[in-house]
Amino acid sequence: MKGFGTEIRNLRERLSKDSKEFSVRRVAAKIGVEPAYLSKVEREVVPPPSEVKIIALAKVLGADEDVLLALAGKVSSDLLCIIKDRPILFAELIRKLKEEPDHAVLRIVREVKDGDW
Amino acid sequence: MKGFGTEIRNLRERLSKDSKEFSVRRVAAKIGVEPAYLSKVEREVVPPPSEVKIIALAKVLGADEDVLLALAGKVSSDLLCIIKDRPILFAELIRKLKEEPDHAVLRIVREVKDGDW
DNA sequence: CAAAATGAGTACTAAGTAGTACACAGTACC
DNA sequence: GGTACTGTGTACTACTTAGTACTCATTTTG
Repeated sequence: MKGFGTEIRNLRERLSKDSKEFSVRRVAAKIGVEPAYLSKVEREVVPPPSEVKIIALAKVLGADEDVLLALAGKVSSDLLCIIKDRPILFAELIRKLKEEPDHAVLRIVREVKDGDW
Repeated sequence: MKGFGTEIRNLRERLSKDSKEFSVRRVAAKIGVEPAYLSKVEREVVPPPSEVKIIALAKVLGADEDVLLALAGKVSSDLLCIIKDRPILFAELIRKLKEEPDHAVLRIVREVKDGDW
């Protein structure tokens, strides 16, 4: 699997090619951390930052929050809250869907979206 | 909301009424912690223990793991792994199901179980 | 070439996590 | 009436999390 830091570095370097707004320093400032820290995060010298910083990074770099969080080994706290509200229900559902292929899960998503509940 | 410690204490005291196997000391030994620590956990003097100890507690006290974990503000790590494997898919599904009533979610669970995917 | 910006190295830290170890007073048993 | 078990108070600790602060050597740019 690709690391979180590597992904951030790739995203940032792509953007920095045609804008001076995406140096380590600028991005670090935008998300509210020290440049040296972001540098270390990108080189994976330190573990990924907190959820708040990861979400800020996703916004700045135009990436998907949930994907970046997953690369960092985390799950968005709003999802956790939803599960914690009804632990038995969601635990059973998620464990069942573990073995199902993407298209099957996607079908359910659509069903919920369009369905007349 | 009822706290995690209170729930543990209730479960344990109920069991200890007709068996000497459920004193703080005995249960603490069964799950591999010091009695003083379990006592503090039950009185909520300290935050809930780690996932491993909570699952051990659930087994010893005959409670649902996911419910106890939820009371402790946690979500089972096996569920987290499933979500992290396909973050976009599961994030969308779970957020959609947030607003749905229990019976709707249950219907989906049964559909997955019985359906010919 | 001088000034500014770039990424990176080192050292440190405050707060939280997950407990242990020991001691002690009250109660129950027989 | 001593032994043994009950729950609990106090003190301490190792590890992890999530960073800051300062420094420095190299580009890059005007």
